[in-house]
Amino acid sequence: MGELGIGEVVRRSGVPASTLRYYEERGLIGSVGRRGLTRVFDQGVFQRLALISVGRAAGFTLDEIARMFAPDGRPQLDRALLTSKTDELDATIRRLTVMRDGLRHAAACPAPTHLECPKFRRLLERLTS
Amino acid sequence: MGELGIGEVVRRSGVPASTLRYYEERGLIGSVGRRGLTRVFDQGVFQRLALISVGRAAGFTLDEIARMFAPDGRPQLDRALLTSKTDELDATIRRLTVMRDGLRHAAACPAPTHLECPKFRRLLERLTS
DNA sequence: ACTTGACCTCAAGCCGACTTGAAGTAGGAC
DNA sequence: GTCCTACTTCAAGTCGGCTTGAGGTCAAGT
Repeated sequence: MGELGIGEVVRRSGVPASTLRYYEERGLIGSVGRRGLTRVFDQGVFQRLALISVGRAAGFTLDEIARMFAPDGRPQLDRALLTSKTDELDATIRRLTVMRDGLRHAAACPAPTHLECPKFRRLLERLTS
Repeated sequence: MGELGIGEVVRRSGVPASTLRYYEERGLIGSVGRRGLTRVFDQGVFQRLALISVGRAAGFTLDEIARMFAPDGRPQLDRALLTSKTDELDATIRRLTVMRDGLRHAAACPAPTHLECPKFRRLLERLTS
């Protein structure tokens, strides 16, 4: 069925083999096993890689991601961790949104330097507070 | 007026002195000058630090942040950079939002493991695509 | 005069996340 | 049987972003 060599995973995901090996070593992917020496992945690896990539973009460490999605964990603890991570993420999103608006404005604003623009300064204040 | 020693900046911002010195070395803060040996900052440093912190959370490198807010640059180029950064940021926000919703759902979902939950899988597909 | 405390410099170290390189193996094509 | 290609391991290197430590300066307090 959907069994894949590492090369195929590289081609389809764009993730380098060295990174895949590294992720396996860290316990993030690659549960299927070996055919002789060589690793065998299943289709699920692409989901996992997507999760990892987004998780990284969200500022989570590999350890945190591993803990979040490990199938071995105590689910109770996972849920709590998940909730707190969700809240963190929510805060991050809000701050990024403010930042994006600030940048968007700065790109269009006629003021000589951004720090002189009152609108920009107000956005900054929202960030500092 | 609002002149501050490094200790005061540390106390008010929570940013360690070593980091402040490092940021200065990298050209991100600290334009006011020295009183003898010791650095003198003005109130604006807090805005800058807020910008840096949010920028970092948005995944920008210190170099990129320095380039974005350097007062010395060609404004033309700055604006272009700003616009492209804004777009990047926008994409990041969208992905993080999907991720947040995924996590939120996962935290509440009764499915034994998250990957078995159809809702969660659909979110993942939105990420992979 | 001397200690204390806050500041300084500069070089080296550390952590996370990978990448690179050297050296080996396994299977198929010719 | 030997060459190619795709894989393997393991140790070391890299890069960004700081932190740590040793050793020095300077102003104020006692």
